Amino acid sequence: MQSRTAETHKVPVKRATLAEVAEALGVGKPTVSRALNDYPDISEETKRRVREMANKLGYVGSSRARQLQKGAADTIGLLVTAASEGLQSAYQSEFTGALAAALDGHGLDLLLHAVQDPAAEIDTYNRLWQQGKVDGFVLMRTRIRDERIGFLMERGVPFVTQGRSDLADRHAWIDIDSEEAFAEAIGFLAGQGHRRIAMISGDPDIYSTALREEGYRAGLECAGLPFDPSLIVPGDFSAACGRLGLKQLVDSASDVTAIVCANDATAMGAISQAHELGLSVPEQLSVMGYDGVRMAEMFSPPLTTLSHSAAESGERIASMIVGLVGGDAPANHQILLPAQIIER
Amino acid sequence: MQSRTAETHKVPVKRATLAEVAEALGVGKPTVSRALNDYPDISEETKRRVREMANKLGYVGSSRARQLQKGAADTIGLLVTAASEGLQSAYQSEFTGALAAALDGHGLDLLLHAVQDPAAEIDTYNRLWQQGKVDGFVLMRTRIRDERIGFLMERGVPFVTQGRSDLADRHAWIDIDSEEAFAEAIGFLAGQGHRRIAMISGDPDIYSTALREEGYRAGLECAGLPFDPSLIVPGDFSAACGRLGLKQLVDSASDVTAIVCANDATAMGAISQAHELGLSVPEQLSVMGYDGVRMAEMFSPPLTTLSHSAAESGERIASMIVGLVGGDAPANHQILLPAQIIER
DNA sequence: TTTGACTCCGAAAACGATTTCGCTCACCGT
DNA sequence: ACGGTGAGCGAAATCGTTTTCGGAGTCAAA
Repeated sequence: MQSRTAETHKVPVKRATLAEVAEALGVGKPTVSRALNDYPDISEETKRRVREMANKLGYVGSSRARQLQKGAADTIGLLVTAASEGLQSAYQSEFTGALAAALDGHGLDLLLHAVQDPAAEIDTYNRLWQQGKVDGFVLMRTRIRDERIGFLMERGVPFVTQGRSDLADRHAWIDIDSEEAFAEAIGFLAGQGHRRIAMISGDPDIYSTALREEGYRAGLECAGLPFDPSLIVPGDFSAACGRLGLKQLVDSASDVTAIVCANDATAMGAISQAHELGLSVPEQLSVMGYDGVRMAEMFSPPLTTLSHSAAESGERIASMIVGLVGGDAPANHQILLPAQIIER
Repeated sequence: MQSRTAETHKVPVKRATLAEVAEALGVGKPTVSRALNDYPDISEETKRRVREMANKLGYVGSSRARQLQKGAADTIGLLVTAASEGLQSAYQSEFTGALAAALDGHGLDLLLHAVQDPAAEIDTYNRLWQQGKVDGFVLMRTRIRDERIGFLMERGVPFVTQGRSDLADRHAWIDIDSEEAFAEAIGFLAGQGHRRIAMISGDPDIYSTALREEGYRAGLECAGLPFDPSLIVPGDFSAACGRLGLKQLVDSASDVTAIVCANDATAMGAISQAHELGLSVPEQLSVMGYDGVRMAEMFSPPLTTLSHSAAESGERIASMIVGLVGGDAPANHQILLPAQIIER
C-alpha cells in the first residue's frame, strides 16, 4: 500500500448500446435485437448490415439488461464449503475446472460461492436463487438426508447433484458407480492373492460412503472372503484420516495385506504413514485409492486407483442442467457412470 | 438417462417484487427501496414496517434489476486456463477457494470461467466486461509481457494481478516475495552444509519464474557459493517436469546434494522420481518446494517448502478489488508479502 | 380493383429495481 | 398570520434489452 492520493481512476469508456446501433443504421431497436439474435423475420440483407454496424461500433449487448428482460441469468451456481475441504480436495478442484469448461460450451457461466458458515448454507442457496443470480445449481458431496435437496426441490429450482441421495429418484443426478467399483477393487486385490483386505472409509455423512462400503462388502463376498467389521475404519476423506486409519489398522490387525481407501487423498495419507512406520508399499502392503486424481500419478509409489473422468462428469452435468433449466423433468436426467481401475 | 416423457417441470413460484411490497403497505416504491437500503430520509417507524412486510412476503430484491440500474454486477471474474493446469494445480485451487470466501465477505461473488482456447482469452475478458457480467478481474499467473494487462489497463477495467508484471508500477498487484524466499531457501540449505544446490525452475513465460531464479542466484552469492548455470533446469511448474528435471540433474551433475523447486508440484515430482532412482530423500538428496500447499503435508517424506497463505492473499485481493471498483488508483494497491520456510 | 397472405420492420410496453426531483406537511420564528 | 426550513414520502424517468402487437408494403389470386 503506498500513498493515499485517491485520484479516482474512473474511465469514461462509454459502451455502445443497442439503441445507438439502431440509430446509426436508421432502423428500430427491435430490428437490431432480432437481427443479432438471428430471428427469421429479418431479411438477410438487414442482418448483414446490422452485424456490420454492431461490429464497427464494438457493440456487445448488456447481459444485465438481457437478464432482466429474459428472466434468466445464464449462470449456474456452485457452492463449496470454505472451512474444511473446499477446493482443497484435488478431486473437487479437477471437477470444478471441468465443470466450468463444460458450462462455457453451453454458454453458461459458473458462479463459485464459498460458504463459510455451514448454518447459512441454505440461506445462500436461497438468496442466490431469489436474487436471480443463477438459473440453477450443481451440488457436490451430497449428504445423507441432505437438506439442500429438499429445499431446492420444494421451490422447483433446477439442480443436479453429483452423487445420489435418499431422494435420488426425484431429482437429477450423476454418479459414479462406486459400489461396483469397490467390489471390483476387492476382486482385483483378491486376484493378487490378498486375503485380509481392510478399508479406510469416508465421511459417514456423505451419501456415497455407505455405497462404497457396500461395494467393499459385496466384493469380499464375491471373492469368498469373510467380512470382518473391524477391518473397516471410519474416516472423512482427508489425508490425515488416511494416516490415522493406517496406524490403527497396523496396530489392531497386523495381518492385513491390502487396504482400499475411500478416496485418493486418504490413500496418499495412508501410504505416507506406512512409509513412516517402515512398511514398504506395495511390497508389504497394497493400497488402492479412488477418484483417479492427477496428483496421484506423481505419488511414490504411483497410486493404483479407481478412476472416473472429471471432464466427463462436468460435460454430462452441463448438458443436464441445460435441459433442466429448459424445463425437462429431473427424472429424465439421471446417469450412473462406471469407474475403472487404473494400475500404477 | 431414462424415458423421454418431457413433461415440462415448470413451477410457478412467483417471487415477490418491490412493487408488491409497496402496494401491500400502501406506500410508494421509492419508500420501500430506500427503507430497505437504510436511507436516512425514511423514518424509523416506516423502515420497521417495510422490513416487516418484506420479510413476511419473503421479498428478496432482484439482483438483475438492481444491476441494470446501478450499473454494477457485484461480481468479480476469474479466468483459469482449462487446457493445461487449470484448477488442477493445488495452489491455484487453494487460492481460488480462499478468494471466493474473501470476496463473499465483501458482498461480491466470483465468476469462474474456464478458457479453453488460449487465443480467445482476451476476447473472453472483453466479453465478460462489456456484457457487464463482472465489475473487475483477478488475474493469476501473470506472464512476461502479459497481453491481458495492457488490454485491461487500456479500457480502465479494474483488476488485480496475483504476481507482478513488466507494468507492475501502473496496476494493482499482490505478490509473494519469491526472490527473497528463494534466497533464504538457499541460505537454509547452505547452512545445512550443502555446497552443490540445483534448481528445477518454472515456466519461463511466467513472470515470477525469473524472480525465483534471481533469488536462487542471490542466495548462492550470499552463501559464498559459485553460480553454475548448468544447475538450473527449466520446467513448467508441473510434477512431470519435476521428474524429468531430477533425472536430468542426476545424470549430468551427480554431485548435487540439494534441489530447490519452483513450486510444490515440481518438488513432488522430483521426489517421486528420486525414489524410483533409488535415492533416498532427504538422506541423499534434499528437495525443497514452494507454495506450501496442504497436499504437500501428506507427502512422504513431508515436503519442506516455502509457504505463503492462500487465505491471506485471497483476503488482500478482495479488499483491493473492492477499492479499485470504488475508484481507487491502482498504484495505491500494491502489496508484497513475505514467504516463510516451513520445515517438514 | 379488391382481398389475402406474407414478408419485414417499428412503437410501445414490459422486466424490477434505483434516482431525480419536487411535493406536502408540521413546526418555528417574527 | 406568514414565509422559511426540514423531514418524509411519491410520480415518473431511467438502466438496456426483448416481446407483443400491429402496420406498411408487395405480390398473387379472385
